[in-house]
Amino acid sequence: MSLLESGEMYLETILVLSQKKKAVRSIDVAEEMSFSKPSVSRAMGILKSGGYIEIDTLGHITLTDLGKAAAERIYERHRILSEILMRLGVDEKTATEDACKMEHYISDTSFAAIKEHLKTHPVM
Amino acid sequence: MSLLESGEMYLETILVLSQKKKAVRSIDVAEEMSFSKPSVSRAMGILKSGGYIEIDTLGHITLTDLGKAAAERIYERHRILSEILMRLGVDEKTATEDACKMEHYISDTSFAAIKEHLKTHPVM
DNA sequence: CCTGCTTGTTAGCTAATGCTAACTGTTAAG
DNA sequence: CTTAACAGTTAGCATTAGCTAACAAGCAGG
Repeated sequence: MSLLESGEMYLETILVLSQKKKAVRSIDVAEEMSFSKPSVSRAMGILKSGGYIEIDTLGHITLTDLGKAAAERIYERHRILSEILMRLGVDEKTATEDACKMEHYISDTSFAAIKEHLKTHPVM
Repeated sequence: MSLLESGEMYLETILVLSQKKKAVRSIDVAEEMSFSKPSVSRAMGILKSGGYIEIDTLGHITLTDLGKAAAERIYERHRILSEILMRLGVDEKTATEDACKMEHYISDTSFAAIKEHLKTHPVM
């Protein structure tokens, strides 16, 4: 199963929530993303069968190594993309929203180029 | 009707083809995008009913003012985004592919910031 | 005039991904 | 013990947007 935008968003949300809370449940994801419980329930089933997450008997969701790698990959894109947009003068809200969409579509090549630029040009 | 990614792609393709050919037909769009004839046929119906294109009795497709504005807006995004990626060292093929996706999702605000940066920094 | 190519359309399938309504199961309160 | 709240699941709907199969309409060749 290859991840589409929605799958990546769910994984990224689980990662971010797990940094803020002891345990992450479906309901937490639903609230965070403003999605319905059934939508999240189905998505968790798909992510689980794809080997991206595990869900224990208490409903606590944990990222597998595979899921964690995917989530961190997207989350890094999110941070770098919003940072470069903000450096260009874009307000934080807009930069975050745009990064949230673009993070799923930018190639490894382009992302690496942007990341390298940020590293070699601490201030643009 | 608000345009989604697919609608924007069709309009952009019609614009680009109309710069290369005397007349643009559905079949030309289908070949250019590697989509089936029925897919393009339905899309043209939707764009027509949305007031983005007109189709004459010969099947020749023309952009309305509304459609032309939308197509040029996206096409400009395409050019600017691929240009900035190439300036960062990304190869043309990858830059074009990435621009092709991101052009639909970037906000006016972020796009304006990137465009301004390119203008004020002729060489990065 | 028939045949066949080209173009376009109609009908209907599929997949992804959101939703609501309604059910289940567990836990907590009175 | 009964009731209510909370969490999760099941069933089924809608939309977007791709597809194939099959049909229709116009023009060109023999």
